[in-house]
Amino acid sequence: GLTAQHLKKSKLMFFFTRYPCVTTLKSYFSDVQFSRSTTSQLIKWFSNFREFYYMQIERFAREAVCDGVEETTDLVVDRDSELFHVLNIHYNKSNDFQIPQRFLEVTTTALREFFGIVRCNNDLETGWKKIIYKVI
DNA sequence: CTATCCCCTG
DNA sequence: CAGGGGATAG
Repeated sequence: GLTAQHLKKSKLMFFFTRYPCVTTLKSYFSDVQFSRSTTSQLIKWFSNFREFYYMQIERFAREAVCDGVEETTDLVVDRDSELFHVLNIHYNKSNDFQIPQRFLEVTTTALREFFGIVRCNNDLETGWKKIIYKVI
């Protein structure tokens, strides 16, 4: 079965891939004997990771709109960002890992994507989030 | 019918 | 996070 160590490892893996395929998971967790159960559990973990991830990004995007941010390019997620802090606590609690720069770039892209749609009030159409998920 | 994803709950 | 429903792709 999967242990707490595997969960921790999964969270760090999330910094590199938001949508890992089964093949990637199996190669990354070579010490795990995969079964239908463990596989779906890992898939579920990443699904939950994404939900928290996008939920936080959406929250900050809405705050930016309320704060009257004009230029989309003014939105940048760096290591000093509040958004980064929230995500780091969630996926890297012990803070013993250096989050890859690529993750910051991806998150910045996602934040701008959410911002653009929310600002134009296009967030009423059903499935508007899926458009963003495809970008990332 | 199986695998995945999203969405909502607890 | 885990469960479960609804939707979708192969």
